[in-house]
Parts: sequence; C-alpha cells; structure tokens
Amino acid sequence: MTITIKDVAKKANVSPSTVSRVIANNSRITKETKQRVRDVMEELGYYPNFQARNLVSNKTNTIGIVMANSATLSFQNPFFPEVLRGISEVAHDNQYGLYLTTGGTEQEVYDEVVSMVQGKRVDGIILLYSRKNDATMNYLAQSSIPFTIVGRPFENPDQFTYVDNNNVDNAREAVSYLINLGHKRIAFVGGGLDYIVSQDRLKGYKQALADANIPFDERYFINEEETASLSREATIDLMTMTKPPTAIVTHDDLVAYEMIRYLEELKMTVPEDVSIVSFNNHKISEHLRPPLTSVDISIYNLGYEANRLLIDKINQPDIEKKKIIVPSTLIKRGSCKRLT
Amino acid sequence: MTITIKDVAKKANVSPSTVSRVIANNSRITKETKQRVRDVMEELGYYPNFQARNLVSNKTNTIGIVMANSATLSFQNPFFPEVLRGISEVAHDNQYGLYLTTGGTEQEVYDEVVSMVQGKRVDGIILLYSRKNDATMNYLAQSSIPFTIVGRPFENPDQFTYVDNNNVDNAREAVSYLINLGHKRIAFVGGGLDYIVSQDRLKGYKQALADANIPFDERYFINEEETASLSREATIDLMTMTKPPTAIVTHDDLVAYEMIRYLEELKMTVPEDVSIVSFNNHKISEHLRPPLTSVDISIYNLGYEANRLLIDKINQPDIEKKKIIVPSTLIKRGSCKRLT
DNA sequence: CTGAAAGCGCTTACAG
DNA sequence: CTGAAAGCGCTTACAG
Repeated sequence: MTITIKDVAKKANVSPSTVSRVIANNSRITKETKQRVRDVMEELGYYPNFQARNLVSNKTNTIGIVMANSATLSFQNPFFPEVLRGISEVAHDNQYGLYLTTGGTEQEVYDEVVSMVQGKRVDGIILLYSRKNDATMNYLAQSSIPFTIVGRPFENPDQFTYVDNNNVDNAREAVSYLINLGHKRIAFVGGGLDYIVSQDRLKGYKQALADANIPFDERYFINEEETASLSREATIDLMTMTKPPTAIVTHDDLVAYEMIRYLEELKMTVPEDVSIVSFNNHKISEHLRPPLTSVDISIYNLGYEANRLLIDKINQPDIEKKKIIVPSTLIKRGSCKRLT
Repeated sequence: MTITIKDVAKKANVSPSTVSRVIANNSRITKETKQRVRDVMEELGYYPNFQARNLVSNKTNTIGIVMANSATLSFQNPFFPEVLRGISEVAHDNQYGLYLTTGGTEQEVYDEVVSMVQGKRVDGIILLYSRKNDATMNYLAQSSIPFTIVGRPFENPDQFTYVDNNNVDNAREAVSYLINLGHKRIAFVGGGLDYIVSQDRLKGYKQALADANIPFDERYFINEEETASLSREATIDLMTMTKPPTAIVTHDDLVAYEMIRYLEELKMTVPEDVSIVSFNNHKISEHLRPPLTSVDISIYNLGYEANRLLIDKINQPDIEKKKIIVPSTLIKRGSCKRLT
C-alpha cells in the first residue's frame, strides 16, 4: 500500500539502486533515466521513508532543542518563542526539522536528551541555557554529538561552541547608566544564580558599582528563579527598607512590569519614585506605560547563530570550537529619571 | 562502535530476538533471562535505535505540530508558547516527542506536512489553526493520519476531531458586557477573516449588537492579520471618525495595549475615553495599566485537550470523531467604564 | 520459554 | 551508466 522504491523501480524498469540514486540526484545517472524515474515517482505519489533513510545513512536532518525544564517554566519564559524563531529560520533554510524536549524536571530532560542522542533521533542539539554543573551539558560534552549552547558555559569556554551576549558588560552598562543619572542605591533582581547569565550580570552590576565607588550591599540583591514572575513579598521587603533603592535592574521586562505594579501598591511610581532598567526588550515594552528602558539582547539572533554554528558543526565534524557574541543595545525609554 | 541488540545478545548468551523481547517487556521471557539481559544492556550502555525500531514497527512516538506560518508570525503570537505548553504536558505523559514545522509560507508548510506524513516522521498531527480552504487541512483530511485541529473546521465539523472555544458566545458576551455598560458604538478589531476563530467572533459581535437593536456599522470593524501588531493608521482612522466608538473589542491583549498607546497619542485614555475588552488574558495583563478586561480562553487547555484527543486517536484508529469545547471566562478588570 | 529467519525501506560499495 | 547484493538495527510471525 505504501509506495516504496521497489514499486517505482519496477514501473520505471530500473533497479531500486537507480531509483535511490535518482533521489540523491547522483550525477552518474543519465538525464533520461532520471526524468523517467521522476515521472514514475510523481505518478505513483512516491515519498521517501525517512526512517529507512535515516537508518542506513545515520542522519536524521533533525535538530534537538533542549530547554531547562520545558513543561513548566520555559514555555512561559518570553525568551523561548523568540529564540525558537531564530532557530527555526536557519533550520528551514537548511532543510532541518526541529525536535523539542518536553521534560518537566531536570532528570526527565536529562533522560530525554540521552535517549534522543543515543537513539539517533537528532543530528545535533541546541542547549537553550547554560547552568553550572549541569548533568545534561556534561553528558553532551563527553558524547560525540554536535551541540551548541545559548549562553557561556560555566567552565572551559573554549572547549565549547556557543553563542552569548556580553552579559557582564550589558549589566555594567545598564547600572552605569543609572549611576550617571545620580542613583546610588540600585537594586538588582536577577535570575537564579545557577544560570551563568545571572552570574555574569551580577558581576557586571558589581563592576559598575565598584567603578563608582559604591559598596555592594547584599540587601539590594534579589535572586529570582527562572519563572517570569516575581514574588510580591520580595518587592515589598525591598522597598520598605530604611534606605530603599532609588533604582532597580530586573532581568526581564515582564518582571519589571509586575514589579511596577507592586510598587504602585506601595504608592510608588516609575520613574518618579523609582527608576527601572530591564532586559529583553519585548516588542510590547515600547508601547506600555511607562515605556521601559531595556537591554535588547537580540534573542532572535542568539537562536539564529546558535543553529548556524550547529549546522556548520554537523556538516564539518572537525571544525574548531567557536563562540559568537551577539551585540546588545540599551534602549533608553521613559522608565528612568535623573536624580536631582 | 554503537552497541546494538546483537552485542547485547552475544554477551548475554541469548538471541537478538530475546533481547528485543526484553526491551518490549514481553511476558513470555523468564524473569531470570530478563534480568540477565538488562544487566548486560546496562553494562554495555545499550540504547535502542529509534530509526530502526520505527522502521519496522511503523511508529515514531512523535507528534507533528503545524503552525500557520511558523518562521514569521506564529512564534510572535503569544498564543503559541502557551498552547505548546499544554501539548507538551500530554506528550510527555505519554512518552511522545514533539516535531515542529518551520515553513514560512503556506506552500512551505504544506510541503513540510506532506513530507512528514508520507515520510512517516510522525504518528499524528496537531493543526494549530483553522482556516477556510486550507490546503494543508484538506490534505490531512484525505490522508489516513490521525490529526486534531485547534479551532473549528470551516465545513463539516462532525467529520473532524477538534478542540475549540465557543468563540461566537465569547464575543457575544464581551460585546454584551460593553452594551450593558451603556456603549452603543463598539469597534471590533479581529484577526484575519480567513481564520474561523475570527469569523466566529465577528458573528458573536453582530449577534450582541442585534440583541440590543444596534445596527452593524462596517466602519467600526477592523480586520487585522495574525501578527500581534496593529497598524497605527487603522487606529487613528477609527478614532477620528465623526462618531468614534466609545468601546473597542480586540483579539489579543498585546494588540489592546498597542492600541491604548495609539489612543494616547490622540489624547484619549482607557477607560475614561474609551473602554476596551480583549482576548487571551495574558499573564501580565492583570499587572499592567490599565488592567485589561479580557476573555481567558484557556490556551493551555486547548493544547492539552488537542493532544489528548490526538493520542487517543493514534491508539484507537477507529475511535469516533470528537470535539471538545474548552470553557472561557470574561475576566473583568479596569479597562471598561460605564457610560453615563 | 527461546531461536532462526524474514523483512521494514532504504543506501552504497562492488562489479560490470 | 546501471544492477545485484549486503547491510543499517530492529521486530515478529513461525517453529520447536
């Protein structure tokens, strides 16, 4: 019932090998034969069976995409669709398909990755996060499958291929911007410190403070998890200190807006009472009130470059390790005020 | 180098058939043999090759997800990650993987779908949209692959398995709500009319008007495409009419906020000058200003149920066609005002 | 309870 | 330029 290469071969009076070569557009087949075989393929409605082809060629034309913990948080993280958009673009241009992990816990994701690698479901993997002591990443590192990381690896960065922003500089610039506006008490709301991106930004934050001879005060530092949701309590605790911050740096625009809401409960307005700088520059942030000052980290490009690097690596297994730093821009809008 | 079933068989002193049966946990194999084989599998680090297994069993344990036109718009549509989250949950519970289309145009998506179906890359498909005269849907309908649709099909709904909201009622309720607040000139900003969801909502809009004996005025109807972005011009044209609307219904929260911004340029405030009701109830909408009155259509559940139906269909090919209507709720917040 | 054999639908050296 | 044969790593009737 399914049309196979044999059916085509018989009808076109050639051998299955020849049909296979026509599919591969092998140059040793005459134009005439090719045409005849193609006509028959069309006529019978032949489509190659990928499973069979994959099995013998040991190739799948599929990229595996690994999220930190998919089912629960990653899908809610606005980073995800945009990075996927970049990945998808390159995948499509290169005739690759996309395969997603669905695991909800770290262990589940790990098991899925091992099984998709060993089970030959994918030709390469994009790890959408970088975290310290991550079992999945360690597994990939010691396997022979091509993979790229979105984010700087925790250790030995030159032994990995990855894309990243310069997160240290980004945070430093954002904080310096606030300092130049006259702010000295600047709170920092970062993602979980397991993630390298959070560590880097914290470092940049500290650098900017040091540059201006402002001592680091731990009480101004809030460490949020990956969810795009901030605890109301944390905000209130922060702002009801004896010396509350006059400015805040957050790790995502949506978190920033949520915070702005909590500030409102405390009768504080942005930017009049508190200034805010954020990261990710969501499409909608320019339209909202206040329009957010935000660091655009080119999420789309992170995905795009990650997949380009990956496909290069799949095509040329011996290519050297490489990193790409995607540029970021601090977009200044109306959520920051100069202190007088 | 790759460990196959044969290597395990040899080392465990059994035949490959037996190893295969152990993997399938066939009840005819003794406990002792199973244990011995499993020990060897563990020892050698054996993993089943999915391509080989899929080829013979004609099963992939993979669900194909088809977006309207992936690369460009769908990823920017906030609907996407949330519906994917629901799909992913069920996929994971049932040990299915997720395979995404990446095509940018209708034709590309169509070709991808045909190739993934004929090429046996997936066991079933979820169509994330319903559109009239859609070639992809027509192809699926005449193929024998199980598929479900998120959205009511254009024709012969009882010949399809799908999930949907009651979009007619949703729009009717939203509009009636505004009418009850005293609004008579109510604009309707819907998605492209190719999409059934847009048609249904337009119908509900008209019903609500008719219920209140308000004539339908075409000039209050704006037809936007799938992008989560509204043209500034359309808004301005609408609001500079001699008799501009006093209330607006939009098809997505982000579009609503963008509109609110354009209204501001015209010195109009929500809800003081214009009331707005929207759809989708984004997580952030309750935190923004104004907090949006929005119809929560349970996007997660749409994805969840779509995949449940699909997997049922895969497991029982002869199961009857089915539809599931996911309930919606109008969440009343601060973006609407009673007219006095 | 287990094994030998055939076969899933392809690709690719090896011959000619 | 094309074909016959072997093989990719599995599963599953068929025997025993």
